[in-house]
Amino acid sequence: MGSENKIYRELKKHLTTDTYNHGQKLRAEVLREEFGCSASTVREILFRLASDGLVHFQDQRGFRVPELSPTKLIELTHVRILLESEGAILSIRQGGVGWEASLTAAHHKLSHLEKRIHAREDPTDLVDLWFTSEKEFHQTLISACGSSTLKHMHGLIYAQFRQQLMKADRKFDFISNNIQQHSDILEAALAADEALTRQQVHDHLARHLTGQTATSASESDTE
Amino acid sequence: MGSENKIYRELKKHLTTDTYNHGQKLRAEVLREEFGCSASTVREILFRLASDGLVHFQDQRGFRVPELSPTKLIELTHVRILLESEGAILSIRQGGVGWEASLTAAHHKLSHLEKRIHAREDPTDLVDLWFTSEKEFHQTLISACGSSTLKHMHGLIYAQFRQQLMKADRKFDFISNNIQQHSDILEAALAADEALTRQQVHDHLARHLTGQTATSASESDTE
DNA sequence: TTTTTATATAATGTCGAAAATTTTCTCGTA
DNA sequence: TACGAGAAAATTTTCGACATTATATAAAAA
Repeated sequence: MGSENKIYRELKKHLTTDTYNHGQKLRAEVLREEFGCSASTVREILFRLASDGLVHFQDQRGFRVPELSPTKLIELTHVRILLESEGAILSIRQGGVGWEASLTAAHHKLSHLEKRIHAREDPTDLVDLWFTSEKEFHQTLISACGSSTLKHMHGLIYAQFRQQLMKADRKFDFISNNIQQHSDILEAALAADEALTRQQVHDHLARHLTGQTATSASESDTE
Repeated sequence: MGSENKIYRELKKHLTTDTYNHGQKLRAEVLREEFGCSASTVREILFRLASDGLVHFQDQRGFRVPELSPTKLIELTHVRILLESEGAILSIRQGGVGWEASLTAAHHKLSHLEKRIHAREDPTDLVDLWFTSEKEFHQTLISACGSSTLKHMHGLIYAQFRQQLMKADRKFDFISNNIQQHSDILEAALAADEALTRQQVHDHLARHLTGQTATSASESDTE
C-alpha cells in the first residue's frame, strides 16, 4: 500500500472515522489547503483511495465520499466474515504463543476501553480510541495467517466497512453485546476451536447482515 | 473501478498478458509516448494500478512490474479459491436458469478453444483468446453471487494471479488437465452440488499451491 | 587494486496555469 | 408559468516546467 505517504494516511483516517459526510464532494482544490500541497497531489491520492474503495470517482465529475448503502454494508460484512474467519483459523494453526499473547493483549486493551464506554453517559471523546483498538484487535486476530495478501484484502474490506459505519457506530448502543462477543472470539481462538471461532466471528458481525443498522441521515450536505 | 479509462484498461491488459517483463521498470516519461499523453497522466494511472496490486511503487524510486514470486502466487491462489468457491456456491443458490445458460455458454467457448490448443503444436496465436475466455468462464461462475463487492475482490485477485502466470501459462503444458477440470466445475455447478463445486474449484487451482509452477526466468531486463 | 568522495546525469515529485467539460444562470418564447 | 437555447461560471483534466532526490561516473585517497 502507499502507506508511506502522510497525506494518504491522514485522508484515509478522515474517510473512515467521520470528519466528512457520506456523499460529500471532495474537491482537490479545497483539500489542498487542509494538507498544504497542490491540487494535483491531492488528486493523485484521491485516485489511490478510489481504488481502495474509500472514495467514489466518476469521470468528469470528480470525487465524493461514497454514499451510505445498506446493501453495500451487507456485502462488505459477508466478505469480511469470509476473510476474517479464514484468517483467524490459519492464525490458530500457525500462530503459536506469540500470537496468543498479542491477541490477549489487544483484547485486554479493547475490553478495558469498551467497559469504560459502557459506563459512560457520553462516550464521545473515546470514539477515536475505540476505532483504533477495535481495528487492532481484529487485525491481530488474523495477523498470524501467513498471507499478506489475505491481510491486505481484509484491510480493504475493513476500511470500507468502517466507513459505512463511521456515523452509526458513534452511538455505541451495541456496546454491551460487543464486549461479550469480543471475549467469545478470544476464548474460541485461544481454545484453538476452529469451528467455534468461525461461528463467533460470524455472530459478532451478524447484526450488519440484516440491513437494519440504524443510521440517522443527519445533515446530508450535497456540497 | 476506474475502468472507464482507455489507457487504464490498456495498461492493465499489458500487465496481465505479457508485453512487459517481471521486475521491469515502468517510466512514465517513456510510457507517455505509447499512449500519446503526458507523463503526469500516466503517473496517475500507475498509482491506480499500484492500488490494484498490478504495479509495484516505491517512494522516490518509481514504478515497476511486480517481481515473480512463488510465495505471492500461493497466497493469491489461496484467496482466490476462497472467494471463487464462495461466489460459485452463492451463484448456485441464486443464479437460476439464466446463470446456468451463460455458464454453459462460457464453458462451451472455453472448452472448444482449449481443445484446439491441445491439438496444436504451437498455440502461440491462441494465447490472447484463451486469456479472455478463461477469465470469462471464471467470472461467469461467480456472476450470480449477488455481491459486487465479492466480484470486485475476486477481480483484483484474478488479475494479480494472471500477472504472476503471464509468462508460464503460455506453454500450455497443463491444458489437458484443464479441459477436464473446467468440465468438472461446470458439471458440479449445474448439479447444484455445493460441496463438490468447492472441491472442484480447489482441485483446479491446487497445482499453484505447491510453489512448483515452472517459470523459466527468461530475459530479466533490469531496464 | 579497492574504497571513498565529489561531480554529473538522469529520474522522480510538485506545482500552477491552460484546455476541455460540466453545471448553473439568463433570457426569450410558447 | 413552463420550457429550452445559449452564455457565463465553476469544475475537472491535461500538461510541461521546475525543484528535489536517486543513480551513475569519475577523480582522489588508502
